[in-house]
Amino acid sequence: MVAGPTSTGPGKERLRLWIRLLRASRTIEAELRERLKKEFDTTLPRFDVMAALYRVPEGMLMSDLSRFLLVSNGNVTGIVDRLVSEGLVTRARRNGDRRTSMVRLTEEGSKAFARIAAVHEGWVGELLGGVSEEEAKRLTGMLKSFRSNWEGRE
Amino acid sequence: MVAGPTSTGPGKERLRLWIRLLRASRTIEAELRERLKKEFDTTLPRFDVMAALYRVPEGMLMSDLSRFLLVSNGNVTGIVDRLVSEGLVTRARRNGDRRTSMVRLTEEGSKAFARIAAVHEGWVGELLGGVSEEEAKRLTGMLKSFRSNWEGRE
DNA sequence: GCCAATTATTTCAAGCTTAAAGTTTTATAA
DNA sequence: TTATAAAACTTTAAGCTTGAAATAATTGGC
Repeated sequence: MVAGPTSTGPGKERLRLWIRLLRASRTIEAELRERLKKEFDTTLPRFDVMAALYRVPEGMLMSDLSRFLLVSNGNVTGIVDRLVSEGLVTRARRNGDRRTSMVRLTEEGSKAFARIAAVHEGWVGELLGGVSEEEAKRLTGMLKSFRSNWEGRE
Repeated sequence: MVAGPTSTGPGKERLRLWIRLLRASRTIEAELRERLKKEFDTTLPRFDVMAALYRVPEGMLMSDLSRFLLVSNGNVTGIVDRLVSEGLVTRARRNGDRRTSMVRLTEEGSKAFARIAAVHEGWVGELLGGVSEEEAKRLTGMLKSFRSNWEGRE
């Protein structure tokens, strides 16, 4: 996915765009992952899960997390397992439906996330420093529009 | 990385942009991965390595591959191992420097890649269908410019 | 109530990924 | 020379990721 187009033709510009998009996100992602590890001894997937939970104090179901984060169910199970063993989140069985469990940040988890998120936002600002806030808004809009065009089919 | 900003302020738009960028590439990547598996029984990392090699008939060193694909050395070792065992690439020890080995697509690998790449380009065209070729060009330019601003430091 | 289908989640096997440590070969320089 | 460092690569351990199979609980039709 990271190599160049192998042909010319109508889809060429879109293929170029896709390759750029992928290289950009991989490069930034790698940098953020490394910093999270070095500065906070955590990982991107753990950060993602905590970020998702931080917005929703009442908690989320495993399947909500999975859908929201765009990763598989089994994947979330493992990450939450590790976060639980680190005391950062809890899994609470529900009376209503005993198949499900509500996942919540603990007090400690919430504090830890807030601390990391503040620094993280600064990193993103730095790494995307070449884009003005104005440009960022435009780019965001374009990404939003193309996404809605096909996502969530079937 | 996939949740929303947790604060307002100067970096807010860049954070939004980063989240959009990441969600877009993850969504497309997931779709492509699934199709590669279903239609060609292969994986994205294998496809990436083959795409890199396809451009360079004389072959690449392991370290070239690693740098080009933005992944670690050890990672490439594993993927190339599997491609070798499938008969799609070869590792040729070099006389000049016996630490290195030249990795090349086999005849079979080259044919297989060409076949997959043609379909793959169509998929990308479809998935990015909401972006006109003109827009694609503009977006690509913007992504290129921000990338050059910080990548390749130290 | 009972059984089949559905839903929520976990488990599993295979593969991907990284960082760090180890191996082999080449280059440097006293 | 001949140690010493540097370079290219592999190995390893831990964790991430998926898709598929397994488990457990709920729902719906009869």
